[in-house]
Amino acid sequence: MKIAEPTVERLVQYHRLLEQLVAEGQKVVSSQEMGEMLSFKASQVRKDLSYFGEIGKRGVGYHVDRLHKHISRILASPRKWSIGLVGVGKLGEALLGYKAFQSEKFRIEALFDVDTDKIGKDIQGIPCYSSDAISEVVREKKIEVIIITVPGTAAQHVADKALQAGTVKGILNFAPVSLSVPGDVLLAAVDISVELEKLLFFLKHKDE
Amino acid sequence: MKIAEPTVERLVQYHRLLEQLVAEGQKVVSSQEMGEMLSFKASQVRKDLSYFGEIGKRGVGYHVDRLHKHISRILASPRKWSIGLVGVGKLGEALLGYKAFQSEKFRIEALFDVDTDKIGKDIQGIPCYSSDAISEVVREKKIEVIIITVPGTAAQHVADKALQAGTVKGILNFAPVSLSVPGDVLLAAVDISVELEKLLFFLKHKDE
DNA sequence: GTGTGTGAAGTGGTTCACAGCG
DNA sequence: CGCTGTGAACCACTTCACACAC
Repeated sequence: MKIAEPTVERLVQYHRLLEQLVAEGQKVVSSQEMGEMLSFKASQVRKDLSYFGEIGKRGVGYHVDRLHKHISRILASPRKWSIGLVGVGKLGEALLGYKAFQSEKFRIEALFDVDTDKIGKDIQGIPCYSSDAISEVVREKKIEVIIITVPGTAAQHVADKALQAGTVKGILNFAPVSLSVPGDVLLAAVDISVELEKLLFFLKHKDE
Repeated sequence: MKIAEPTVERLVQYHRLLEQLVAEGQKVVSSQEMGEMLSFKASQVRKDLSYFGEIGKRGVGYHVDRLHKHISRILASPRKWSIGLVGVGKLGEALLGYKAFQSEKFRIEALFDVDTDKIGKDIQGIPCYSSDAISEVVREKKIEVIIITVPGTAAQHVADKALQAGTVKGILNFAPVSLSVPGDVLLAAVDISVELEKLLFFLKHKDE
């Protein structure tokens, strides 16, 4: 079944919200309530949830615990993904320590950096290799996803080397450039400066 | 004139690309070329650029330098925005040091943290205040935008306190929660964990 | 001939409105 | 009755296709 990107984005948010509600002990929730908490229209919530079968109770709402489990199953991974992170600067380290980044769905198997002080060491329990060895290590460890947190100038090069290994299926790019990758590689970009620029642009436009 | 969000996003990317081309000394560029480099359709590029008047030359393409200046003007700020950053953890510090974050368009005027080791000090040249003083400092310094890089559990509280000052018009949220803010406050969210979850979800779906 | 600018057509996602079930 | 589930209407953005300027 085909499922649109914005829908997946919202599913992840429903899931996060439900985690909270479970913790708070709330038993039942309506599309109305969920919508208000996440700033979505109630009809949007219902449509999203209906894609995966009738899960709510008419006249009542959604059973929090049940819905939470349901969405967990939709988002579940068939297995643990193997991830490599390239660029152990401030941002890279921030990600490593990030709580929302501890997940059963993947494991960060290798770090890469150009800094000789870091190469050969373990950082937060994960071995750091030279960026020159990306292809080899990625291939050896069968890494399927790489996270790029290097400066923009190095990002394309890093991506190319990682893809050479032939095992990489997805890239999460934090560098402020748009990468070129083959069509069969999934690419997600988190572009912090673009986000800020957009915000400032619309602020300006509201002012006027 | 109304201009859509996806268009602004692309404009920022054209701008970045053109900076490169200017540096490389390229004189002329076609919608075709730009599209290839950024993975957009050429027609998309042309439509985006045409919103702001005829800027290209038919049969030739776009004059790189001229187009770069043109988009600079579109994205320009009327004045320097005053920004506060709440949460000087790894991510906050990463942002402070981030090169793509040095801009003429804004200045980070204040930092906030709960860590007493940081409060009262200057960090990367910017004074750090107690998170308890957000309302007061934001009001005093007339801060218009706040960047939130605190843990999810604290984010809504921080946002509420900043908004109390009455000067905040926009929020850039990095915490993995969806904030509730009044309708007249612009909200941009950079949700790293959602982005990764989405990537993994679509990886799974391609596998099957 | 070549590449832009743009109305018109197409696509995909959101919202409505109401039937249907608990 | 109340709230879900969902086809249909709507809306926004993208892509096409071609006239037009260089």
